[in-house]
Amino acid sequence: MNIQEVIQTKVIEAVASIYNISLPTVEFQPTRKDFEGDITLVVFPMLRYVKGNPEQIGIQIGSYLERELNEVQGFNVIKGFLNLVISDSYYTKFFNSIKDDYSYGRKHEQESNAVLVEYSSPNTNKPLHLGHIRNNLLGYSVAEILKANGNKVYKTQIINDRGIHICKSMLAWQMFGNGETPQSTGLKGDKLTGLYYVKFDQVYKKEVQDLIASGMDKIQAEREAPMLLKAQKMLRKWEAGDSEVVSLWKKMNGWVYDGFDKTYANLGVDFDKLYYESETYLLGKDVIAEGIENGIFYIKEDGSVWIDLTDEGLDEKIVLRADGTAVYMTQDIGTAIQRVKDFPDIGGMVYTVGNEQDYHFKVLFLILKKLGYSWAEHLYHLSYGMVDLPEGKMKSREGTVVDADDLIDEMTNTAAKISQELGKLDDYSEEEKQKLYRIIGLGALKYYILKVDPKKRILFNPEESVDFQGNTGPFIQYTYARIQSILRKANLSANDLLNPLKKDLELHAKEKELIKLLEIYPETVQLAAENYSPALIANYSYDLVKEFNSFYQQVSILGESEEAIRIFRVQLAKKVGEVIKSAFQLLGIEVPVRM
RNA sequence: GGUCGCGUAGCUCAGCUGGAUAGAGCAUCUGCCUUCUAAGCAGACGGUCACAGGUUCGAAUCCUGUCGCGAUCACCA
Repeated sequence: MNIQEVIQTKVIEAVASIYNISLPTVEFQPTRKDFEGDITLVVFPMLRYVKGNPEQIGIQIGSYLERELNEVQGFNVIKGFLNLVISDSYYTKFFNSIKDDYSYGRKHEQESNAVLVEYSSPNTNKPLHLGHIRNNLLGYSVAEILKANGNKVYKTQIINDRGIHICKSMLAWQMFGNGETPQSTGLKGDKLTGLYYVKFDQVYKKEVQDLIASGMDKIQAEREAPMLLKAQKMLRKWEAGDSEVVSLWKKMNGWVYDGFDKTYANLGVDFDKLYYESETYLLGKDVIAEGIENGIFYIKEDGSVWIDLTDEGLDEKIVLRADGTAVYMTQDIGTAIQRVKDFPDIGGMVYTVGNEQDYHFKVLFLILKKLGYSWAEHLYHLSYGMVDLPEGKMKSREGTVVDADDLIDEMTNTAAKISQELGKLDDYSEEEKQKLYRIIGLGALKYYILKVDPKKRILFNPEESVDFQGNTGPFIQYTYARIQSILRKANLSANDLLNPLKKDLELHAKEKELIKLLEIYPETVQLAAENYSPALIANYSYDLVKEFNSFYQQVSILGESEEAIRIFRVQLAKKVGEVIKSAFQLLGIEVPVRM
């Protein structure tokens, strides 16, 4: 039971004994810095039950609490706010109870609550770009946060390895290449394939222009350009299982997978299970048939199958074409069901997909609910906004995308440049330095992207993102590194670190603030899990670090203070470091022992 | 046009289920490195929370409308 719950029960008891009224709930908030106190009870909401002057009610409850609870040392009432001063001994006791808990903030895994998190899900015709980075970081982080909150998590992606887009790259490679391979060119496989995708588009556009110049209207030209017709023909061959096309497809996809693997490894993300669209795109049709029998879907005159969602404020949506082939929705229905077959303990799923598909997922979730699946109640579309560049939108075909690998390199280089200017690492080996630059560069990138609310679009300013001052990843990493330095210098014995601190220690205001922040870490993790929000964790880390830095600057840790106080401060710093590390682990960000 | 999302300091963003005088960072300015790592700290400056109504003891937060930006409204994925 935390202090708030203790006080809550007492307040209810107080109101019962003074006014003979039973209160359902009590509202608290942290006391604002400008008033004296630690926890504030807001009296106003109680006025619905207890009639009277809020100030007087506050005073009466305050006196009751001060009398009845050791933890409440004093109080003051300002307007309708009852500010309670909590005793130092409560905080020291609390700190003792958490300081040796290395899994502080994490709940034990409960098998019954498995969640599947899908993220990344790239097309196999071009390299990953900045948009994928946001997707990957969000998905991975949410998976980690759910784990910390006690869920068993399966990370997955569906690889879109099939369709006209991959045929375009294949065709261009066949027509304009000279049998280039990643080995022969030294290019990453996904980069090489992407080059041909761009090549296709250039040639195609030229053809369309020529057709328009020769008098064809634009729409027809776009539909009948020879390159597109060839790509479509190739797709039909693929679907028919043509051995030559299939083996080219396997070869080029293989290159792309090798390239993706490197990018994923660089980003530090991974997956428990992969789904390939080429293996799942036929799923879902049998469910449609079932749904027709149950009256959930209906057949139009032309034979296509639809669902009517007008009652829910949406419109009608097709789920199967007249020729019996699947559409996007059919596949997604099918794969959702397949996943639950593969992992029977799944109770919910998270789809990390851009917000341009908000409507699609609204419809998908509704259909799955109508089909009667219990897990359909716990589906969440982790929707995120686009990543814009200052010059405007990114367009993959126009080559203005920020490539994922390039960006990681650039961040690493900037980290190296800044670190070298500071010159703190001169005794490190070159290998150690390189490792550290990556940790810092990636930390900057990840933190920059994760700290903003997913649903907002990000204006990605490369220059600003590599600024390591202020509310940034490196700032927090730096604080962690400094704490490690203190621990090295403190050189405390195992006993010193394990011994509980003296209960009658008088706390410095900064120490109290730090303990208060540590106290809310578990709630923050839970809140982040419930809201699928890495941003909450990021902002918490920043608050904690700011508070620590302020403490660090104003209070001497290793100085010539009394032994008990010194040991306590080192213990406190150690715990702050552990929580920073734990929070950053939820964001997928590494933390350096020195920088 | 219908639907959904966003609009908070010059810029980039916080602000949990409504609570006290709306918070950070960057930028600008002032202090602080013989002292545990100055990638830091302390402070100053900077706001009609897009606009207008409503709900109530109280609204950046909830409701309605208006404006602006974006997404979406394919038998594409």
